[in-house]
Amino acid sequence: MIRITRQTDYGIVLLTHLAAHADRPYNAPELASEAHLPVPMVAKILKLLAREGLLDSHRGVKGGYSLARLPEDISMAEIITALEGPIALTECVGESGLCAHEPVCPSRSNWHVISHAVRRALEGITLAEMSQPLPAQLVTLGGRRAAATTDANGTAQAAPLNA
Amino acid sequence: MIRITRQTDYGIVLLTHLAAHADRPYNAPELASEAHLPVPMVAKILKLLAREGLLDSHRGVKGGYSLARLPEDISMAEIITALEGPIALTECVGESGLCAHEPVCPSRSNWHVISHAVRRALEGITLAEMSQPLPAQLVTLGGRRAAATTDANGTAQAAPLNA
DNA sequence: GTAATCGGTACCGATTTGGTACTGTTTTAC
DNA sequence: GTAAAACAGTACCAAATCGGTACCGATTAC
Repeated sequence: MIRITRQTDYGIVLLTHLAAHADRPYNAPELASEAHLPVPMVAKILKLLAREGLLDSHRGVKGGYSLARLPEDISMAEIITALEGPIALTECVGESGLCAHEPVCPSRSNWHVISHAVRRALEGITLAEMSQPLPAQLVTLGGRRAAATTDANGTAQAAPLNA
Repeated sequence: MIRITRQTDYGIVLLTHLAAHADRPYNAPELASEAHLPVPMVAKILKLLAREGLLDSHRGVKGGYSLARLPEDISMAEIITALEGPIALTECVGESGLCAHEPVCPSRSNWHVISHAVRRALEGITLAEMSQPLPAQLVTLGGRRAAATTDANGTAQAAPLNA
């Protein structure tokens, strides 16, 4: 599946929300409520993003988080790297000498090509693009679900999305 | 890390090996030995690849495996899809209605853009390219494949989106 | 008919992931 | 200057996933 972790998934949703409402500041509970995600998880992720420099944090009573840069200047690659570490599809792509098969593995070097291609693809998508409604023609699989429920208010639904 | 599983990693190594020695057939123990991978794991992966149609299998005493198609006609995307299922970075990209947040999630639809970008990048790399020693200049950070070699293959480029 | 090889499935331990809790530290408000 | 609100750090746990193994049946060469 080429998975990213749910943490990263959440993180991108949160950043997208922040980008779409850049005018106001957010603290963790507010963001969790509006994104319909569990509060502790949101807090955890926001801390990480702040430490990685993608968010500015402000302590104290009226504290909260805000984007450290313009959404146009934050790429998916950056976000994923911040939340999951360097973008590499396999373990042997990182440093050298870690893989016991290295002297033998015929395709080791070529993994760089793949990882690099993926990284490039992710660098080409900015947070600003993610927070826009939709490029329209790219949503190939039918635009189902236009009018959703009316309970778009707060009260942290959260609903763990296993199912 | 945007991880693929080790199983997929092994699978690609095995396919690469087969592509580089397409003249002769291989059975599981032979391949395991030459690739320096555990035999049971190799057997398991080869079974999977055969069922998915990437390998032809031959039972019986002199049985074994061989590539079902030419290495030039097998893309990384196909291999990864065979071993891990559809290429999608998150759970909500697949079918509809799976994600409880779907009516609310602001970036759900845009996930398609990301997954699609990654898929395109992987479709642009063939098994034949992986089994070549190394195009040398591709290892660096330059955009992949300036001209040279078997250019103009029909498939996609990396980073197809804007940017 | 026998041996070699693939095919399928079930199983287990270890790791990772998702999620929670608790204890600071900083800043605003009164 | 004290209290409350919010971020910061870390430790912890349960569940899912992953890597790996074992077993038995089906098929084919000789």
